[in-house]
Amino acid sequence: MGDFRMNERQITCFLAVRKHLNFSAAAVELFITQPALTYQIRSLENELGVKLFDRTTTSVSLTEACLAFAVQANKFHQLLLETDGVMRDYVSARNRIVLGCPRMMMVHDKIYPLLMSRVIEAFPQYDVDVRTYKSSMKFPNSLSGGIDCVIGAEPAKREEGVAYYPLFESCYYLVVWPQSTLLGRKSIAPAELYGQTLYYERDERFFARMLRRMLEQNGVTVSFKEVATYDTIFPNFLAGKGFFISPVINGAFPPELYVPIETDELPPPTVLMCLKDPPNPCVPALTQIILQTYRENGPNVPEGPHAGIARAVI
Amino acid sequence: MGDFRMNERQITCFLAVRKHLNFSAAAVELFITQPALTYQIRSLENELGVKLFDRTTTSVSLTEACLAFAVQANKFHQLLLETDGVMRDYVSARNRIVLGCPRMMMVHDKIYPLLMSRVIEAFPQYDVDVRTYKSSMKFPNSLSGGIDCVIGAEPAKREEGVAYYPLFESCYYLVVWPQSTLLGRKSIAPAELYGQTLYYERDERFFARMLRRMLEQNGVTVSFKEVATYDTIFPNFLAGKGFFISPVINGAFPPELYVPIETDELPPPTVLMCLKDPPNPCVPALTQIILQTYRENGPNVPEGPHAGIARAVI
DNA sequence: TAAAAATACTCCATAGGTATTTTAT
DNA sequence: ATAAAATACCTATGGAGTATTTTTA
Repeated sequence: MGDFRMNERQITCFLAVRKHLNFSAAAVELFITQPALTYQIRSLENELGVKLFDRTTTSVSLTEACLAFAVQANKFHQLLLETDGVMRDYVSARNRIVLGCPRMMMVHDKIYPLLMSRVIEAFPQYDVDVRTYKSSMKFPNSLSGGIDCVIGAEPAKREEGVAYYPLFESCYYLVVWPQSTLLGRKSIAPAELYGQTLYYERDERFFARMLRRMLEQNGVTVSFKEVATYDTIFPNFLAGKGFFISPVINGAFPPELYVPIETDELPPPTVLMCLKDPPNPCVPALTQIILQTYRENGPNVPEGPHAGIARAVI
Repeated sequence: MGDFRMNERQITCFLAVRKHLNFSAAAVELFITQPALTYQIRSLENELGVKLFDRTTTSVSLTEACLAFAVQANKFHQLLLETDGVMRDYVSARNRIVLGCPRMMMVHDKIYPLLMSRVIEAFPQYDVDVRTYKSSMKFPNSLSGGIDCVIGAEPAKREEGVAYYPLFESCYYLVVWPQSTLLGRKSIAPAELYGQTLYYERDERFFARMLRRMLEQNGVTVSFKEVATYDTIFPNFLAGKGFFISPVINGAFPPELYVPIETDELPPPTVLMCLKDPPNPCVPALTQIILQTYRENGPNVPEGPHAGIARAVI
């Protein structure tokens, strides 16, 4: 039997479909695929026991029940926002700073340990925790749940009440192998990738999908392969059997191996996001430290003796 | 990063812990284990970014944040109830009857096809759908989500607004193999099970756990083994390597193989549950059909030509 | 020392992905 | 023919389980 009812995921999906009256368009907004969205709406309909949308394969329209449910869905949404607000007061009461960052940054970006050591040094009386996320998880509101600052790709739509500070531009980088003839090139045209294999780490699935769509639009067929970590296919890489892709020059490979792909559009830039009216009084100072550190170093600093790694929140 | 926030499962767990101030006791009420409950509370705390309970290994106390969150949790709970009420009107608008029953009944109880054919016959203009559930899923409010009638074990606490009609008493039955010396016995003492292997189907995990606890209290050590379906271990069964257990004499085995275990307490009786004020006008008639069918046959009727099987709701 | 929460791990069900099919315009 | 939803199937992760360890009163 249906387990629990009306979760945030279902509500978000419902509101998106209601807005677009089009599953595919709503799925794009939500950064999920159309079958996944269909699944969520179907499960919501089953749990409620009513049909919410009358849909043929070419059109979507609201049912009567949909109108009634929309009222409840909005109340639900409001309640979540209200709860965020209420709980925020208690979050700030703790001596704790929570940062959010892409998992890849923590693993590969050389600025990470430097950043951590500076933050820890600046707030000796605070616990500094880090929550990492996959690039594909655009869906949740990252600034809810007591996170003070988030580093990540700029969302398509900026939210009210959130401050955005640019950190660096991203790019579709191809990582070439040391003996490759592409080594030393200033840039690479999409057509040159025809028939190649492009590897990407699981956490960067979303980034890979953006590139894939881009290449498809240019009519370039490539084979994308997901790996758990880069190490997994190092042998293939060194044997010239494929390339890596990356949105940033990070510490996973020597910088000279990263070659930009000539694309019409760039991936969204990486920004620092925090609430304009944060409950935690540390946030302004924290923001300055992060901006300063990026200004001085860019995303990729030389390896140094920065041992201070903050605990990760499970 | 934490995915979605504040789902019904977490709220239910939170309210139970708040009530008992004791994880183990709350877990018993929720029909889950203590580690599972710890997991839910922890995940809720992480998503909110605050500690909700100050706990040592021997005591649990509320934090300030807990008090604030309880208000929100109750609002959430209210909203779910309200939504059930609102959506119920639209459920009844459809020409559809939805029954809930334990999965085991659908698979093994011989009354099932008879019941279905009678319901389908009585409401030719309606779609009749069935939702099955595992016996372990006591947790959700079964009558939410547009289910008109539910057949299942009577809950420890009756709910306001729900009508309960007894169908039959349950019992801890031991199913013995045809050559067993226990065959033909009127009943079996718990002590006689010492050292034996008892098999149960996955869907009846909850029932098995009740029996297990009961036997442990009597100081009888037995080995419980879960199987996907009875068929899986038919060879072992026939070879005398173990017994089955069942809360009801059903069609999985010849009736003469079922022998009651002498226990202090019986498992909860099976009842028919429906809303006292149901939105679906069919419910009173439906109730009568089900009660009548059980009155005439008990849970286990001889096999007959009842081919009418309702579609199961996925 | 006993009772209760936390941890380690295993495993299944859910939810999301890709590829494909169906259907209405 | 085309565009969009549904379906099939695969995989990964969350959440529940058992067994065990830690902690504190």
